[in-house]
Amino acid sequence: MPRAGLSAGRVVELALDEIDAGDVRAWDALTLAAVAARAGVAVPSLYKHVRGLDALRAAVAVVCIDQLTDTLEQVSPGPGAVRDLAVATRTFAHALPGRYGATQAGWATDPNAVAAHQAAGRTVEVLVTALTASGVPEEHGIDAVRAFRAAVHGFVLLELSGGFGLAEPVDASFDYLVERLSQSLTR
Amino acid sequence: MPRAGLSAGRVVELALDEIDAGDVRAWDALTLAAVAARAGVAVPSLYKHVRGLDALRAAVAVVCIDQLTDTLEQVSPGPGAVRDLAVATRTFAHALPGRYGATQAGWATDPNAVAAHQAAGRTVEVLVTALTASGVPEEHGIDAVRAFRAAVHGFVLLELSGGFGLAEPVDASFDYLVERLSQSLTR
DNA sequence: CACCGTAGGCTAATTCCATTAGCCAGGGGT
DNA sequence: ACCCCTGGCTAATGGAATTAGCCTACGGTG
Repeated sequence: MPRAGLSAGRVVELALDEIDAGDVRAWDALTLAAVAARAGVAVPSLYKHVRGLDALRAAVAVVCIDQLTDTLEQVSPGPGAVRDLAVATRTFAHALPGRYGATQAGWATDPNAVAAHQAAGRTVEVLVTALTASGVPEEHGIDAVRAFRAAVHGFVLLELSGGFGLAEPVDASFDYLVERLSQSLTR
Repeated sequence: MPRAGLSAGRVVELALDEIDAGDVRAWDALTLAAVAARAGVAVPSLYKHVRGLDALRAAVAVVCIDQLTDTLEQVSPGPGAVRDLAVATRTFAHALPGRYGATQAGWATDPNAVAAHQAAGRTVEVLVTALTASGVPEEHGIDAVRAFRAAVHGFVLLELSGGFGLAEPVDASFDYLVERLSQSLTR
């Protein structure tokens, strides 16, 4: 039997391919069986590289969170930064819905996902920096980040999971939200 | 073997008990095995009352969505309605996190969940009515509902799933968000 | 170049869940 | 008193995760 040449990193890559091939729900639907199939390997073989499904999830989440953070970090500070950050987030979610799902989902309460928590912490730092550099009062930094994440994440989630049943244009609604959010936060 | 005296409705009730016993994730973790255990019955017996797990989920979701809608319907219109609606939603989510999860989760894209969609439609109607009766310009009714749901749902979700890692008081952040949301929508 | 030990595959077995098929009896209606 | 349907059951199938234990490819060493 020729070796497949796997490695911990390669398994994570394959898992990323897998969730990239699906929609937001791909994250929850991620399965070792699917990853093993992509690797051309039997399922138990994966355990030589990864502790199990939860650990793989955590590793994948870290990659996705970092990628989103990097994207947000590119946004230049200034008056329009709130809008730009929101648009960047939504664009990321549209382009890579599976990865977006990974950035926000239930890993948060998983005890063994310390690295994911840290990665998410960096996201918050980047947002705090970007927002305070763009007119959000210092003393409301955390409140503003929470409001920003809640609003944008809530919108994107509802949008991607089909929660907006109506035919009304979604882009306009997003503009509406972001416009008000931007003005509210920068007062 | 004495009969257990089940019925479609009773099974749904037991499923509700089950998700009430857990946190937000209880909705996703809902299992026929758990419901059967509560009923004191073998798993396949449930199929005499329910088509399967998806159908049970849909039925449970309808109950939860209706309950939330009823709660929102109680809020009296007026200047503080946006805040009251937001607080009512969050209170519901805190009191019954499992049910709250049911009101928002992935049933939205499930094809056989027509009833759940309709129930969600009523929620939107109630919100549109409440918001427009409380100072939100008619022409932005849908936009405002979407913004409201996105912000509140996003906040509650992040809160319940542990997304707010920091020790900063969450209640204050919610006030911050709702205050701004209220002013933005009614301006 | 042969050898050898380990890392990286594999199969087998266990457990848990959903679902389907088909059996059997409780008990209400005639 | 009888019948039959409804609502239980057991058995079997199939997908997933995980663990145990085997076996070999292959890189480093004598």
